Amino acid sequence: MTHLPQISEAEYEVMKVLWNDAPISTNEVTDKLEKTTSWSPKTIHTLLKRLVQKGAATYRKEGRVFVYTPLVEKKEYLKKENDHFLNRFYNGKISSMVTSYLNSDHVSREDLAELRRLLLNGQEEEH
Amino acid sequence: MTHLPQISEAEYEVMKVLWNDAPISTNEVTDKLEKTTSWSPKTIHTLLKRLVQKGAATYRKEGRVFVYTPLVEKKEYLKKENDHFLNRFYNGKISSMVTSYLNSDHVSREDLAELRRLLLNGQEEEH
DNA sequence: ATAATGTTATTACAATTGTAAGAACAGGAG
DNA sequence: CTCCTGTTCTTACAATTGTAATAACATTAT
Repeated sequence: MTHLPQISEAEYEVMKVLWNDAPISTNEVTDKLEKTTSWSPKTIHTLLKRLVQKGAATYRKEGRVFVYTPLVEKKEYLKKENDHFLNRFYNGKISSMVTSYLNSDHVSREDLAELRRLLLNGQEEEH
Repeated sequence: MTHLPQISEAEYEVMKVLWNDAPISTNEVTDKLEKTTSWSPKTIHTLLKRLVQKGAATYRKEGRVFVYTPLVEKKEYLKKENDHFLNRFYNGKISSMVTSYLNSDHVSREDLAELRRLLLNGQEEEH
């Protein structure tokens, strides 16, 4: 919490499973991830272990198997990544970033509409 | 262009200088970067060389020194990073991403205002 | 021509990451 | 009680990255 660990891209996929379904056993984790990735169970074990080493997750013995729980909160970690991305590429300016997305990316019409709704609601709440 | 090279974080800082001031000599690059980073010139040389190896930049001999020019376009590279970030953390949904920023981050009032202006203008242009 | 100096090229080295294989161990089957 | 099998632990190994140091080469000053 004081200092969020560095979570790699592959590790993050594992964290997503933990955030969704913790406490969750090794095998359940590998089952879930084998549906969405092409990783060997061995690989997933390694990732789980590294996450524990880094302090991003913890486990307890439940009978004969391990059951994992995340230690860092998704929200907190996302904030960190958000900050990092924004500073790295857009000098911390959200409007620059959004402009970039609007220009370069094909934003779906619905997504754009939702974005607008979002911002207008925020505005109303403000006064 | 066909396949954008992978540019690391440190390398990206160098690219920013190239994008701004190319064609630019080794020494000018190091001068600029020594103002904003704590890197040794040697380190910067390594980064320049790696960028050339990766095909992200090129150089020509100009008298006795090298003069660098970027090969990948900033816009194109940003698009790549944008896509990647959005997919990695927000399933490709911009509105999710912006929500996350609005919730977790302290967006400055001005920045928020600018964001709104941006989106509303877009709307008007649409019909 | 030679030495000093500035530039570029080669080499280094540890940490992190992706991607596992193989070893060890513990609990259930026989 | 012993062996098989599933689970966890240890080890591996190459690519990328951050961070340079040292060697080689070329130009300029003496």
